[in-house]
Amino acid sequence: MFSVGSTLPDAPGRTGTITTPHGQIQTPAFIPVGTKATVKAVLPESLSDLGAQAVLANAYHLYLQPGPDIVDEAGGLAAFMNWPGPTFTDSGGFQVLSLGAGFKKTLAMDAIGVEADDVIAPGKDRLAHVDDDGVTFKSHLDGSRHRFTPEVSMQIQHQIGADIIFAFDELTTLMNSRAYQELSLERTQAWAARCLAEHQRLTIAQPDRPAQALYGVVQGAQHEDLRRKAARDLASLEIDGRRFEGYGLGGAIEKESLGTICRWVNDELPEDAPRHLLGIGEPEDLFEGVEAGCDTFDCVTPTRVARSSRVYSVRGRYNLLVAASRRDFGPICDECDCYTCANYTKAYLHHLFKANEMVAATLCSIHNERFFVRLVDSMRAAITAGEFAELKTEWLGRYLAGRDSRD
RNA sequence: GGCAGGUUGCCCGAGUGGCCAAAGGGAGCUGACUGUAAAUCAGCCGUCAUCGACUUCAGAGGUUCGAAUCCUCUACCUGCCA
Repeated sequence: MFSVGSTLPDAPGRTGTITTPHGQIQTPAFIPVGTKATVKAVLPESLSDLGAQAVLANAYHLYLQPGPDIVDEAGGLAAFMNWPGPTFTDSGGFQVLSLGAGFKKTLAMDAIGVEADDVIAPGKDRLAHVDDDGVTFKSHLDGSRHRFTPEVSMQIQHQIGADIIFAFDELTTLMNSRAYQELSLERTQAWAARCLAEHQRLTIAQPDRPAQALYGVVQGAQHEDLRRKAARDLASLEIDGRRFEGYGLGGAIEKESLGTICRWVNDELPEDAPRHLLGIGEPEDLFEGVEAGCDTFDCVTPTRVARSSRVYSVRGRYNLLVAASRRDFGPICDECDCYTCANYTKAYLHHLFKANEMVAATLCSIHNERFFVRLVDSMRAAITAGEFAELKTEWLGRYLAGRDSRD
């Protein structure tokens, strides 16, 4: 399902092609997040127009609402949401953290060094509780209890029917102790084997359904030995003749060590399998990830931030709501080729945000998604052209300088 | 012209003697957000300032140890009756 194209001369970065039943993905690629089978505020037609190659939805959210049976009856995720291209689903693993230890807290990416397993969210307040067999969730919608195990996650993701699905894993935070990281990783690895077995069982049991590819998820936090071992073990895992078809790199990762951690992991993973860096990231993180050999990326930032009037430009990110935009009749970014920048001014978008008009979120989400998709597309082109290092230096130089001067 | 009610910080609006620089909204300003409990959340929001000090509740005067709160007059607004 994956073929490598060009590679970087001095780093693991590469271009490639992922083939799915719903089409191909040219990598590296930025995959917009559509948690509940919609990229918030953006029509599928706009997503196509802005160059998105795939969408990533979430098994936990779709399980609670509308229910995987309904997605299944609709003909699967792609048909249900009217997105013709490839789709991914996350396993619900992220919610083990966001509704568990990270409950009501920011997922700090720079809080490393504090070793305290339980300081984050007190156990009694959490909506998710992990044990060795799985996770018990209290629905954030109605408080009802639900149980996810690796098998349940696979069953749900098979029903939802995305082209690429992820193994059910546990995320830790940067604040967890080494001891907890080890324990958690052991659990995640055991779950990976169970996911693979269940995935194989479901695939064989339902031969008429479109093939789905299962990615194993590498955890291990910031520890090199754990990361390498996790990657190695997943790469060698084979159950009933089945292996993972790709790999996800997961976990809360300290920004500064992102590239390093990706290299440890990708060093151990097979070259002919795609690697997805989960939940990353900002432009500077994407450069790190691509250079380190990751192929696909997803992140909520472009849409989440757009809804509160933050937009990206080649000279950094800024807030459209500040007074400076009130009488600025230029586009968000003068080098952008998106629909929004072609047709709308900052002053107009500023007005829409002030007036709390919905289309503001739509227009800015289109812009931000285009910005990220195009950025990673330009990295792909640069790898092919042998100009990645130049692009990184030049692009990031401008972006970071602009960002810093704004502060 | 008569009777009644009202005038609070940028706006709306609570507050009827000390716990009031004054609740709560809104607006404004800052900041955060990385496999989305997120069209969300946090902070600031009279002035100067480090605790703290100073000037405020239409205006002027008064009562009181103490007034946004009580009294008098003035100005303006609203309702009902002429």
